[in-house]
Order: sequence, then C-alpha cells, then structure tokens
Amino acid sequence: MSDRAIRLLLADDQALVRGALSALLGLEPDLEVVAEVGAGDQVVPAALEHHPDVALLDVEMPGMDGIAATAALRASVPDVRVLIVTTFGRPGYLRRAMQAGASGFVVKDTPAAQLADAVRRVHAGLRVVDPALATDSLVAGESPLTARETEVLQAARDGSSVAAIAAKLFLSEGTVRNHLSSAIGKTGATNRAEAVLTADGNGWL
Amino acid sequence: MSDRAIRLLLADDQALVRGALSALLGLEPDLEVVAEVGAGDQVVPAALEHHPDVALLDVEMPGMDGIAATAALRASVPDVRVLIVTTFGRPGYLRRAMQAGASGFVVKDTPAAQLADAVRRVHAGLRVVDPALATDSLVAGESPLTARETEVLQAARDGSSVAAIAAKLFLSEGTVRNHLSSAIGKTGATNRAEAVLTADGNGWL
DNA sequence: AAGAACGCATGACAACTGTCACGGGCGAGT
DNA sequence: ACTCGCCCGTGACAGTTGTCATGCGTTCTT
Repeated sequence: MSDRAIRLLLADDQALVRGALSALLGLEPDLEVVAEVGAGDQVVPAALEHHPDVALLDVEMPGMDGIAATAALRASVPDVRVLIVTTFGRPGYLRRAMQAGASGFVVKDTPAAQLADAVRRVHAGLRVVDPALATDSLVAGESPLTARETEVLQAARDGSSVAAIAAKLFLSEGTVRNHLSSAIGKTGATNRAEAVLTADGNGWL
Repeated sequence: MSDRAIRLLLADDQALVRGALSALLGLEPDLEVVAEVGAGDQVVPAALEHHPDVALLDVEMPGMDGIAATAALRASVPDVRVLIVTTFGRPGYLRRAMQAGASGFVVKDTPAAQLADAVRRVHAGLRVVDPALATDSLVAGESPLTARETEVLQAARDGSSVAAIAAKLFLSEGTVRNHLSSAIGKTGATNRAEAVLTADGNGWL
C-alpha cells in the first residue's frame, strides 16, 4: 500500500491556510495534495473527480460544515478516510465528527510536524484523536438539549428577543420562553446569553 | 537591498497554521523564516534575537494581541516592518493595527499565492491593505464607544448580569445600566447581546 | 471663564425575561 | 393500555433590563 503517494483532499474556507497546509504537506515525499476546496459542498464533487485517499476537512466552512461533509463523503465515496482539522476543540464537534464517520480529529494548535503522521495513520486505517480533547468529550458528554431547545438557542445567538425568536420559529412567546428556560437550566446557566455561550462552547449548536 | 533573503518572524497561536505558513513561505527562495512564536509577548524577544526584516502577526493571540505586539515591536525594534495576517477582517482591527504602526493587513482568506508578494511589498516599504476591508473600515469608522462603555460591554460579553458587571468594575448597577444603554444606542442595537455582537464584529472590543 | 464630553450616581417607569404550575397532544417503548 | 419524554400553549409572578430625567464632579478645549 505504500509504493504510491497518499492522495489528499484539503477543505478549509481560509484560502491562505489551505494553501499553507498544502505547502506543508507537499514537503512530505509520500503525500500529494490532489485537490483543494473552500466550501463544504465542494468536497464530494472534488472527491469524485480526484479520488483522494484521505480528506482533511475543517469544521467551520460555508455551504456545508465539515461534519455534514464527512457524512456526505462517507456515504458517496466510502473509500476516502476523513481527518478533521479544526480550530475549535469543541467536545461536541469531536463526538459528532466521529459519529459521522471521521477517522481522526486534530486541533489546529497541534505541532505542524505531527500533521503528516496523523495523515499517515488515518490512511493506515487507524484512528487519530487528540487525547486531551477526548477526555473533555467524555466529561462534557452528549448534548442534553432537545431538538427544539437547540433550535431556539441557535435563534437566540444573535441577540434576538423572545418575540423575534417566536416569530422566526412560528411559536408562541411563552413556548419560546419555556424552551429557553429549560435550556438555561440544562446548561447550568443563569441567563440566555450564558446558555448560548456554554452550549456553543461545547459544540451543541 | 535584495541580494539577501528577507528574514521573517511568524507569530500565530495555532501551531499548525504557523508551521504551514512557514512551509508556504519557505518555498520562496527570497524568503527565510528565522523565528516562530505562539504568543504575543514572545514577539519582541524573538525579534531582538533573530533580527527579522518583516514580522507576520496574527491579531488573536494569547498573552498580548497582535495589535499590542505591533506597537511594542515598533517601539523597541523600529526597523522591523509588520504585516498583520488575521482571520477576522474586523474594520476596527485594521484601523488600530495601522495606528499601531503596521505596514500591511491581510485576511486569511486571501489566496496563498499573494502572501509572498505582500511580504515583499511590505519589506520594500509599501503598504498592503485588503481593498474590500479598507472601504469597510471607512464606513464603519472608529469606535463611537467611550472607554467605560467599552469596558462595560467587554464585561458583558460572557453573559454577566448587570449586578455581576457592577461588582467586577466597582460601579453602581444604575451606572452600568446607563453605560450599557448608551452603548446599545450607539451600536444601533436594541439589546445588550446585540450590542456586544456588533461592537465585537467591528473590532471595537 | 464657559461649554462640552465624560464618568458616576439616583430614582422611577415600562418592557422584557426567567420561572413555575398547569394543561393538552403526539410518538416510542414497556 | 400505559408511561415517558418531548412539543406546544396559557397565565401569572418576580426579577432583570433598558430608558429617561436629573444631578454633581472632573477634565479638556475654546
């Protein structure tokens, strides 16, 4: 399996980072970047065209986020292994990424020298997970929020009032307040803003 | 001035991005990365030790942010030119960076091929500014917030209540409410949360 | 010296927010 | 069939928040 270079697909919305990662990985003789895309919904088409062995995906991307892209990729091109490379080590991201079929999860403040190794391990069929993040993920656990609570909190992220949220989701104001109150309780917050912050910080939104 | 490679200092808190940028710029024969640091307060010491020609600084960094690092660097090692390379194109960042003495300002979603050119231009004494961002900066203008309003809004970022903010800043609750109300008015928000978002989005915090 | 802008504070009012108790409907699992 | 959890809603209550008028002291500019 090793007389041919490992073919890589890079997906990151920041062109500079994408290009830089490409340069970094291109330095390794056994790695070859065959495609670069800047949006989640370009991942599958690019994979179909260039047949990469490993896809490095960011989570935060326009169009389709990296988690959804992972799922889509696994569904349509199962041979491709996915390594998530992201800025934010939110526990929920890790969990959801693995559930979506990712083989690895690396945060962007790991040393540059380790990235190539992570790629090789993923290509070899191993799983690569940041150890510190893995324990965080166990502690934080799955999102305790129900679908509606999540939706309401998402709508509250931009500082909307209860009335605005209710209008957007076609709910009564009282219902919105109930969902918010419940979400506040579950997140251990005292506040809507706090609840949004902790839920977001855990990758629950 | 051009028979010697341009010496670069890289500062970014994400090791992976730092290393990747280093690889990218290292591909250019006339550029040489002589130092890499991961925190703002390491910029000046590293510059004193390695005598770079150009420093590439991120804005978001632990210890000391890129803007403060720019000012410190210009003060202690005036020969070094500064190119800010950042994720967020907040108008206020641009303005403050230039006022702090930066020679250039590049967002991380500019094409990778342009970065080396930007470095060369900055080294040649030119100013490099993202055009779209420059106009935004003119529109958004300087922060309309007073020192106290800014401080109060910063304290409100984590969803603190009025009482908590008042306690933290040793103010009466009424005063905090007044400052908040004024900040809300100036930002065109209807809300504390909204005010925080727009102020933050403009780089006023 | 006067005015303007800022910071701090108080008190009062309306609006919004968070909580609670309660009820009904729906689907999943026992 | 029954329970459980989730969703939706109402109404009421206390607490918080945003606004406004007003006052005083300080600093900076004209």
